[in-house]
Amino acid sequence: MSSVTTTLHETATRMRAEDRRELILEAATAVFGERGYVGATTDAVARAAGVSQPYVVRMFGTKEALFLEVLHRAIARLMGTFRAALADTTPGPDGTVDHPAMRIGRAYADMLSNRGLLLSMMHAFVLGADPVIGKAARTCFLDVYRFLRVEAGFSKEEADVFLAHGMMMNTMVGLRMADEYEDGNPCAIDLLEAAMPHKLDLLLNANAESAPAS
Amino acid sequence: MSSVTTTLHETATRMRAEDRRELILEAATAVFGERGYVGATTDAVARAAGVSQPYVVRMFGTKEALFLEVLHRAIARLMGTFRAALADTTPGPDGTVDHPAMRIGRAYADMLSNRGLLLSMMHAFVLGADPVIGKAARTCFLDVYRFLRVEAGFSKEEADVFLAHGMMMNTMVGLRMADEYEDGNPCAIDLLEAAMPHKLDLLLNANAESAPAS
DNA sequence: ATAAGAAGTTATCGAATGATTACAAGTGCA
DNA sequence: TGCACTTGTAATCATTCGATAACTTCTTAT
Repeated sequence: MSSVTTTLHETATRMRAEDRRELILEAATAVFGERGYVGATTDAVARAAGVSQPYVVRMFGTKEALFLEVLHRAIARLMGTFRAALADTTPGPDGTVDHPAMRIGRAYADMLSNRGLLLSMMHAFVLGADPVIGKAARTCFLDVYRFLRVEAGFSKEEADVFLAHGMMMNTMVGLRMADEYEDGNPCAIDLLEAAMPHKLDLLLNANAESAPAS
Repeated sequence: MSSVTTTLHETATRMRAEDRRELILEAATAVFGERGYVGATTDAVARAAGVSQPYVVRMFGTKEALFLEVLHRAIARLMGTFRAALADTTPGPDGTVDHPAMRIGRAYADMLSNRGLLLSMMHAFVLGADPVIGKAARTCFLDVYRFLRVEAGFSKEEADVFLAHGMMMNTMVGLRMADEYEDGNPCAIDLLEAAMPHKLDLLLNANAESAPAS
């Protein structure tokens, strides 16, 4: 409470650009997931990452390029998790190994707590009309489908059912339906029990994540 | 090509406010569906409806109020279609009446060509973090779930499967995946055949719809 | 006819936002 | 040391967009 205006040193602690890049992408994933591509501002991303707005823009060129990188990283992490689950053939407590579809499904459910990652994807999936983002989103979705069919050996129907329930769970996350669950809305409780069997804890934990400031 | 600047009478033909309201809501549904809540501008809605931008704002108060009305009308039409399908017990050519789930599923697929309607809903479904829109979106989704469970008599699992595939089809529409299909992308063809059995024609027809100008 | 109200527009404003420029401060190497 | 490079910021600009105000034109009831 000094009478002199202490000139705060508001410069972020110096860091290697590569590391700073990761920080910003992490922050951008959360902000894009919460507000969507158009609704998210480069300033909100910058503040969430603890740097200045022009730095974000200069590092990625444009907001669009930043979003595309967020999207591609999200898909890469998703598929990385899937591949790990597919390769993980350690037997369970009963000595048997789960079916690949089961392992990948559980891996997906484990990602539900990463709200930004899933919702950045979802926001891209409804922007098909955008010439750049739409094209990228289609490619990403098809990459996932190809993985399921070719690498994981899913049948057409298995892939359809898997993706459909994935979209359903993403929608529950995007709607913040867990809020209604926690408010005791009986219909919401019923819905979430139906949509996310045995995965409710993960969805509820997602609510505990910090939301970026406006 | 006259040398004099012919002062065009750019005033929209006069209409009862109630009718104009319908026109604007119809246009807004298409624009919000294509660009999302934040990305859509009141000016784009106005031009799509053939009126001036201030008229749109004054008629609905705010852009947010306009979007909420678009959302509620979309849900109302959806449920109206469902109720009609549920009540329609006219036997098919083989003399039998389809199961309610089958009738409602077909009714939903028939709505796929109304891209704006479905995508306005989808955009709302990923805005759960918005205090106003998020709350409204959750309520709308729960209304549909309640309809399926209570009125249509779906079990928990039936409702889950129905909604999951609905979200999947909506995602295909939002991604404009039919574009890839028409480009002959074999993976996209495979995916769409899996996701929309016997409904591909409807999705492809949706592509023929006119897109609102920028 | 004409006043009153309904339907719609033009003009404009303030705030928000992505981007650019110029500058400052830290880091490492000869 | 000093010089080049990297990391970062402050200041600012041009657009865009939702909203408001003031005005015009059409319709209709008396």
